[in-house]
Amino acid sequence: MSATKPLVKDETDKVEELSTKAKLLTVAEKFFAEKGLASTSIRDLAREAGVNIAAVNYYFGSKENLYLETLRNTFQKTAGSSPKFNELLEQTKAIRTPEAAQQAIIEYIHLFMKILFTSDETRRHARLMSREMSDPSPALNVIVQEFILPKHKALSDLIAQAQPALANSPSLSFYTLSIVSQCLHYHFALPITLKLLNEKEMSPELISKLAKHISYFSLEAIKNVNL
Amino acid sequence: MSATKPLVKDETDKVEELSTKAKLLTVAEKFFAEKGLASTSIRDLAREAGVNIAAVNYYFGSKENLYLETLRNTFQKTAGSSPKFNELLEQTKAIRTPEAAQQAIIEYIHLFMKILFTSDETRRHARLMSREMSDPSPALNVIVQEFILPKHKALSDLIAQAQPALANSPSLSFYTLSIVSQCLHYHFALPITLKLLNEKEMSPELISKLAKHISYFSLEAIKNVNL
DNA sequence: TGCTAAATCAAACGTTTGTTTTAATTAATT
DNA sequence: AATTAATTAAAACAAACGTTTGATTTAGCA
Repeated sequence: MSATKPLVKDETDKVEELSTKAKLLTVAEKFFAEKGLASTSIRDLAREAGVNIAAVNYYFGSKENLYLETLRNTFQKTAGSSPKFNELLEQTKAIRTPEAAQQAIIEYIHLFMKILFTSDETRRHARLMSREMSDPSPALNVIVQEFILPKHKALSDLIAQAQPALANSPSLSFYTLSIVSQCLHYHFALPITLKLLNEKEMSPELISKLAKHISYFSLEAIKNVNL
Repeated sequence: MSATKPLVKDETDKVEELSTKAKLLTVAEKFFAEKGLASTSIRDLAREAGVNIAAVNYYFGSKENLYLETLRNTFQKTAGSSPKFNELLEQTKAIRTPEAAQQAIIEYIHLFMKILFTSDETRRHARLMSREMSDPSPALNVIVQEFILPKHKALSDLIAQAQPALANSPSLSFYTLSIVSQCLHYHFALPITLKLLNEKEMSPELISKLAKHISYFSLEAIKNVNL
């Protein structure tokens, strides 16, 4: 009745040529990210996608299931994309000196911030995730296991290499979260932080400035650790 | 037709003795915090509060207006409560040495973390705010101006006293946000961070441990600043 | 007590919601 | 070309939604 039939093919910008299922997933990603699950109606989705209302239940069984499949689809899409990030994670394994690890952390933070704010797609992706954090759905477990945990582990490795005293320390995750939280906060609380900083948008210059601050702040904190 | 009539009196635990309007505000705070505006129905509110469905429109004009009044009410309630926090903010003005300022920052962080997680009321309060951040309503501006800005300013003053090089620096807000973000992240992303830390709840011990880490991490970062 | 305005109530309003049904159409298979 | 399966389309479904109505009760005041 649903699932595991065609799978969404390569997404072009020509929305008209996508399959009905792919159209729905594309539009659903946008709507769910912007307005959330409860505030998005199937009729809105169908109208925007240019498909019949019944298509949602035909292909996905229910609105809730469409939401879950949208999350799955979005996350595995982003896992495949952002090649620079995957590169960086690969390079982590080859790092030998604390200085190189520090440099990698700086790049990690800058890349993370750019991903969070630069492209529409990654911004939607992050927005879907922050909604999951507020109102967890059954998909959250999968997301944590497959998506967040690996990256948390990667950054933790970098930190442990930059500050060997933290390797095998139970406090290591605290340090990782301290860095990640600073980046994510500007995404979660974007309207407020912009007001506090007297800025009106997340310009590339502001992103760089923030990334540099977070890097400096965090690397200084790591120099003398508290175990 | 609405507003500015009785005002919510002292909230006792005896819900039966509250006025209809106060009952609605009390229940609305709980529901809006837990499920959000869109997923909360007027019928649920009325049933839980033990009042008639028409009471919402009678006293507040609309569901949206009830939401706005709930936010207003909740925030000004919390402004009056948490006396320790207000005390701390008062003491800030009397601080003279960087060492005393550092100590005050440690207390600020610990108090902030306790407020975020300890009592049900402040937890709801924080939850309402994080929902506002994701989906801003007309109330967000008021909240920022009246609640967030003063506290942001207070912590900024503390930081500037702990590290005089940051006084009058345009980077000061970055440092303030770095501290606040670490605290708030554990609230925004609670389910995920608990998983990452292999904890199953925010126990008082864990709160203390996290507060100490954030304090140490941040004070180390402030020692050598990047202007 | 009698009167008036505020407060509460049950009931129904017209929409919108997610979902289902049934028929028409397209694509695939023999 | 004929038949079957997959897809799309229009329409209707019951349930839930926010809101309104009009009658009834309660409370304050003359």
